[in-house]
Amino acid sequence: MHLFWEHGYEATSLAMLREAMGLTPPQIYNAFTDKETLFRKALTRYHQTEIGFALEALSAPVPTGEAIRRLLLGAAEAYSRPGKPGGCLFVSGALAASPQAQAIADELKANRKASEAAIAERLAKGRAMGDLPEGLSVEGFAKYLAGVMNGMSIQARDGASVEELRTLAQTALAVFAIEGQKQGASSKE
Amino acid sequence: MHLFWEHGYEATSLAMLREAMGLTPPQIYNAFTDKETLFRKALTRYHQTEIGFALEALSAPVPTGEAIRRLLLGAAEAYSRPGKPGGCLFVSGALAASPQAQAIADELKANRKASEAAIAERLAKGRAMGDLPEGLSVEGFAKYLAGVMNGMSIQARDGASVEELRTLAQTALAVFAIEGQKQGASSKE
DNA sequence: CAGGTTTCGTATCGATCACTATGGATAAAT
DNA sequence: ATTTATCCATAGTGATCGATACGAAACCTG
Repeated sequence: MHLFWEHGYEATSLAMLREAMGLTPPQIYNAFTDKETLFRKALTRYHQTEIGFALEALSAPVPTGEAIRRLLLGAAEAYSRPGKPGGCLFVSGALAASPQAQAIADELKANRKASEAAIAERLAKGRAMGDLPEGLSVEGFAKYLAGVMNGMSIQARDGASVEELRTLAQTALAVFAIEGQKQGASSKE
Repeated sequence: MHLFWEHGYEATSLAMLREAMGLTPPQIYNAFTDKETLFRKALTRYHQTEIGFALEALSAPVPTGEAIRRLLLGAAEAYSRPGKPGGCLFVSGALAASPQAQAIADELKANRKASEAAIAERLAKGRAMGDLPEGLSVEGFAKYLAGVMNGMSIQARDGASVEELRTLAQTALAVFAIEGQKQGASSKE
């Protein structure tokens, strides 16, 4: 998982995986069928071990503002854990791919879309409960938040510290606080 | 350039480049020395033809708020041009790479850092001129803006339309407008 | 202890990678 | 017109990719 996370799907060779896992090639293929299946297993493990913060943040019984605060600050921490590759596997795994690896790229894209959809769902709940500022559209703000998280992932990959990511997250969150202060003001120019 | 932009450095094979350019392998190597040099030429061309908006936005004789507005809205348009790969080559070219392509990945990372530094420079000018809200730090806000642009690049790659990217950009810009409204309020929680 | 079976690591598979040597065709020069 | 020289596409280089065939060792059964 760390290798895929660090180098991406295609750039991670079986030789690297073999050495990291201490297995011989037939053992790998017996256990994981092929490279693509192995990557999907790593993706599942990534879900379970690295990004629980997102589901927790979005499902916690807290106001919407607190939920997205936990989401972004959780991302700041998760994307810069010591000893782990920076950023998010969904982004680093296969942002660009050869035609042969299109299926993997599409799968990661679907994961990113699902993350955005999960945010949108939480925002819609907030809208229904009345604690989403009027000036923010559910879809638009979800895309903004997902975009900020993706951006944080790249900043993390470029070496941003957890403090820098937290500052970035808090700057991004200011939009929420601000739109709440304004009454019905236009969010567009 | 389009191939590198779409598939990234490593996933773009010489066979693809050969077919796209209509050249034979020796012609390619006569003209560009090797794949790495060819990529650098494409990178230079990308600078010249695709992201002029950024330099224009940052060097225009306009208030800081207008400069970053042009920057983000220019990115929204540049990252979703019809007939072009979505997003930014700096991000898509080699976010993750094999050890052999580390030099290319580092070069693109340097480009991203340079973009952030250029934003920071413009913000510092704004601070000096007094039209950067007090609540925003030059470094922190530059990292936020660069992060948002990187995030927009990924959203564009995932198929976001120019309108969606513009909305995202305007949401991000709200931070600037808001921090300007507040007097000396803390930007952190 | 012998036989049959299963497991497992080495050595290698064809395909493709970035890259280049060579032979043939064309142009230039005498 | 004939020789010389220059270009340039085809064909192939070693290396590495993901994936596997085969021989040896181990193990359970009789």
